[in-house]
Amino acid sequence: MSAGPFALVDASNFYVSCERVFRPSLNGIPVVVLSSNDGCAIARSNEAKALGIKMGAPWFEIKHFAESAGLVALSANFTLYGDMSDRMMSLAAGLGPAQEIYSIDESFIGLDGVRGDLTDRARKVRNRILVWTGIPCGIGIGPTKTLAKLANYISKTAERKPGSYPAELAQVCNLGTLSKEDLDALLAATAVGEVWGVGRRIAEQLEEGGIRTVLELARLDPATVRRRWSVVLERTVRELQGMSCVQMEDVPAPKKEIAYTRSFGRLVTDLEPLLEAVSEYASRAAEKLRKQGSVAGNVLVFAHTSPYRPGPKYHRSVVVPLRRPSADTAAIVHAATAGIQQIYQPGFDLIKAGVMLLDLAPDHRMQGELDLEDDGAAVAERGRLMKVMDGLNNRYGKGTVHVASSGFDDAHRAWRMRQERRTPHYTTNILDIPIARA
DNA sequence: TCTGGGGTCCTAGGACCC
DNA sequence: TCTGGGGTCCTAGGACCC
Repeated sequence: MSAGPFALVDASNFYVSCERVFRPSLNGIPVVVLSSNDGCAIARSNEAKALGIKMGAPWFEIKHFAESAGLVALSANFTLYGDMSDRMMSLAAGLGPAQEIYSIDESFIGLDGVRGDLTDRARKVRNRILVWTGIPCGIGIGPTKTLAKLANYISKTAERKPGSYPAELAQVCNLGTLSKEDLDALLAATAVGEVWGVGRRIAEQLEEGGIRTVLELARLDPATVRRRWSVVLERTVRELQGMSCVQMEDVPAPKKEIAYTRSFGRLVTDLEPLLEAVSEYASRAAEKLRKQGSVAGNVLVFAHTSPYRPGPKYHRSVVVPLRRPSADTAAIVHAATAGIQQIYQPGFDLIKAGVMLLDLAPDHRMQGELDLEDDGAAVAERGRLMKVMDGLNNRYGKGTVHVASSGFDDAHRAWRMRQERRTPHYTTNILDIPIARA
């Protein structure tokens, strides 16, 4: 187990930065990356933020900036971002002995036992990531994970908005080297809503109580916070006070649930396309399940109408238990389609459906293990089939082999998502590799 | 016309049991 | 008329994160 201090290495505008590596013409102009169906902005360049574009802003509301301000929008290219993430993470790991990959673009580094000037070391790592991958990051260092997160926020804000914080905190901010007075001044200059664990709701409640800055939150009595709010916020207050309560988790815990949910490219009303979509989602979820080496006990399937559109509302889900815990695509697809038929009602314009696998457990059944169940041989046979299927799809691309119930005719599969602005898979597909011309 | 997806944890309340 | 107390398990919903 690693005790503090901790660093948080977090890429700046990660998805946009990935796109810029391969299209330098995007530098210096406002860029957003859109969610699936090109629905809303999930990443923004600094120039886009300066236009006032908020996280999650629907594309149709910000589209006008394309004309007026040269805004460029791209469809999310998660294959590219995942690969760039791997490269960035392996370089960030050089900062200290322990690494917890917290999300696609950020990792905590345990700095316990690291000698020398941490700030200087972090600057070198930041530079290496920038030069070797092209991705700019901010690095925050502090005695607890919550303070490292806060330091990271300061490092990025100091760079993006000159004058907001002392300029020397830009890019790398080490709270551990500051005097008590300087640290308090920083906390007093930061809004309470920027703290890790304080969302919109709790920020509102705190502000109503006159707690507006991080410093004011840090000075609350933890026991009072626990009584009035929760153990979670109490822990956050203690962390702000410098007491480390959240440990590093170097080995990722297996997921407790696995989901595959999507909005449709077009509204779906009939059962037939709904069944196709649910079959496909269930297959994808089953693939993720096998990749983790787990089996599921229950399958949840849901569908709903758009919360934004007028008209009759529908929102239903059902949990279908599997006869025995399984990772077999056929069993999971069967449960999901049975469930959707059970809750389906005609006459609703559905916008989204999803499949969630619940009650996950490790798949202990080794290949060739003697299975005393009556149909043990059949189960083992299915396991081999799944391996072959995953192998083919890995090698020749997603969906090369799929269950018949998810449909064959792409023209009719209108429920599939739209993605009209996707860039090539520069780093993972040989056909998409950029070519430099002399 | 057009509004993402995938997770975790905590808590309150109900069902059930002794 | 009168109607305990405590524990566990499960679920739904809320809040948070990226």
